[in-house]
Amino acid sequence: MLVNAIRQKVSEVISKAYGSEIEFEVEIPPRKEFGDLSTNVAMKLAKTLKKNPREIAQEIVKSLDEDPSFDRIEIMGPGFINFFLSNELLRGVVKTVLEKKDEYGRENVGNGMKVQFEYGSANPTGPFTVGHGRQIIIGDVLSEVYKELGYDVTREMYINDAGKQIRLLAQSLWARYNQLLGVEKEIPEGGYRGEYLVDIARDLVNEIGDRYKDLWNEEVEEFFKQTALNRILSSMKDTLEKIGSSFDVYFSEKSLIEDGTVEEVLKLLKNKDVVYEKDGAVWLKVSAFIDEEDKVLVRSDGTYTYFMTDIAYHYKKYKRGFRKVYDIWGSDHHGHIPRMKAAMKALDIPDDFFNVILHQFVTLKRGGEIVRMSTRAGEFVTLDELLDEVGRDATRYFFAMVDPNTHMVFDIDLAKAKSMDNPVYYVQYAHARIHNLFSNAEKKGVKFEEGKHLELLGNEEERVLMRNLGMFNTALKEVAQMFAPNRLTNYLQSLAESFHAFYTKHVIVDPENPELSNARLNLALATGIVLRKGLKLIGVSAPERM
RNA sequence: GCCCCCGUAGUUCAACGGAUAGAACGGCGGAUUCCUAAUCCGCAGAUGGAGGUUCGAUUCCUCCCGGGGGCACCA
Repeated sequence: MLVNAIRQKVSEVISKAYGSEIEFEVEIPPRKEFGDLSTNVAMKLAKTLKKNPREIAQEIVKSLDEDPSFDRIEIMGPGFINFFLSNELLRGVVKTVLEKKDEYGRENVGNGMKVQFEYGSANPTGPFTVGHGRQIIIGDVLSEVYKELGYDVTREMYINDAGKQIRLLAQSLWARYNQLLGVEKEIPEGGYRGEYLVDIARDLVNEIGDRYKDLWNEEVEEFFKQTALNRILSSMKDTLEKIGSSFDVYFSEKSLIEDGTVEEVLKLLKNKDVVYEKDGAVWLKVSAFIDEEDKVLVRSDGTYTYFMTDIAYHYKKYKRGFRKVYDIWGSDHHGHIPRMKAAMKALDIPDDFFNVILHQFVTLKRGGEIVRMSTRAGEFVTLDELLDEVGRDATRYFFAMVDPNTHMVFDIDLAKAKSMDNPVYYVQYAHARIHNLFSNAEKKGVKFEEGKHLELLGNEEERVLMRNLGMFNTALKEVAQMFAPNRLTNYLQSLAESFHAFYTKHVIVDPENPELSNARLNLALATGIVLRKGLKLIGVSAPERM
């Protein structure tokens, strides 16, 4: 709210003085001598106006000097305008937080726009990996933040339950089943070698005995497909529960084939004359739209490629009324983006509808060794195992705090051994301390009245804390704009830091000073509200005791 | 070979083109008769290399080096 206020005041001045609008930053300066907030607007204007930035700054400051929101405004360096906020303005932040409570930080920038985040989408051919975990957390945080910002958000997971890999899965399971019954069967080329299929096979032996021993036909294939899918999907849902994620929609790829969407879209593309047949397959003229090679939609054996069903899926999303969709993909799917865009163009779907947020891989380290992850090779650490070892809160926070575009290294030994030093505890501890202050106040007979005596707040630590409380909404907007959940953890970290500083330096509950105590408890309460809200957006608990 | 991403303290990460590049862990040294020391304070320690654009570059451009990923009738 502080940034909004300053931005507005400055914008008014420059539009009046220069009749121009310009993008500029309002941010926390690197040193406290530079004030509570500062802007680079004069330097930005200097370029377009071809004037000395310090001169421009002078003029802007002149117009704002009388404003009671500021104790003073200074110009520093090449033309930074540094604002020293009045206590009055800062106390207003506390008041607002206390009034709005859980709704503090909300702002309607989305105007109810219907958007979708699709993430966590996985082949149901094995358990979620640690990499999926990263994607799920990124998607969760972005979804929650977009909701706060007034978007109508749907969280959706696409289940790739069609296609060749499901058949391979069935064959792999069948091989494991037979191996347990003493029949030597090889896992097919490119099949799934993970231990989890042995577990499923073992259950199967108990349930159906040797009914399908050394027997393979269409019916058996269907049985093994269904069994494998059901079992794996249900354990994936267990993992989602464990990590604390739930989706609004689980969308089946197979359903697109069964309900005729794929055929409909194929016909549509044919009518638009952007497909052709070659070598017995049906191709999309990708090259007509972008500088890429044409791609197969229908294989010569009549089955659909992933590309085909994905086009149908996104066509359906469009028909479902989403104005924008954001697909969160691992960077290995990067090559899929241009041709999907081409397909959207071919279907006359607006350019800004289909958006992809890429995230880089997670490299695992265990015992100082890099662990390669591959579902097919069966060489991986599952998300489930990670959650058991590290815990939900730390896992979520850890993934949220790294920029999606960073190739992150997850050292399992380190995460386990040092779980007490995980940054999530730093934030949670601040929350627990706040809760404790109130039971302490009660114990010492210090009465608390909400919103009273705020005028007593104003020392350095209190001012920094109040200023930071006022930055919450700015942080949320950064998360949304940059698709960067780590902007939120960065914010919470600095908020917790300013609270710990305040707590360490000042006695908050002091029976000798009931009015000052009351004021400080109000500040603590407001801090607790924002911490709890921020942690909730990440899906991390805000403990009252640690 | 072509395309995308990344190289920041010993390690794991920050820094929407801004001011003296911030943390945490690890190392060294301090703080508790007082609300939770899962905290606080101090010391040492970094932008892979070479050019360029800019008032200003970790950030943008070019080249080089190193790592990851992609170039299927796989998903």
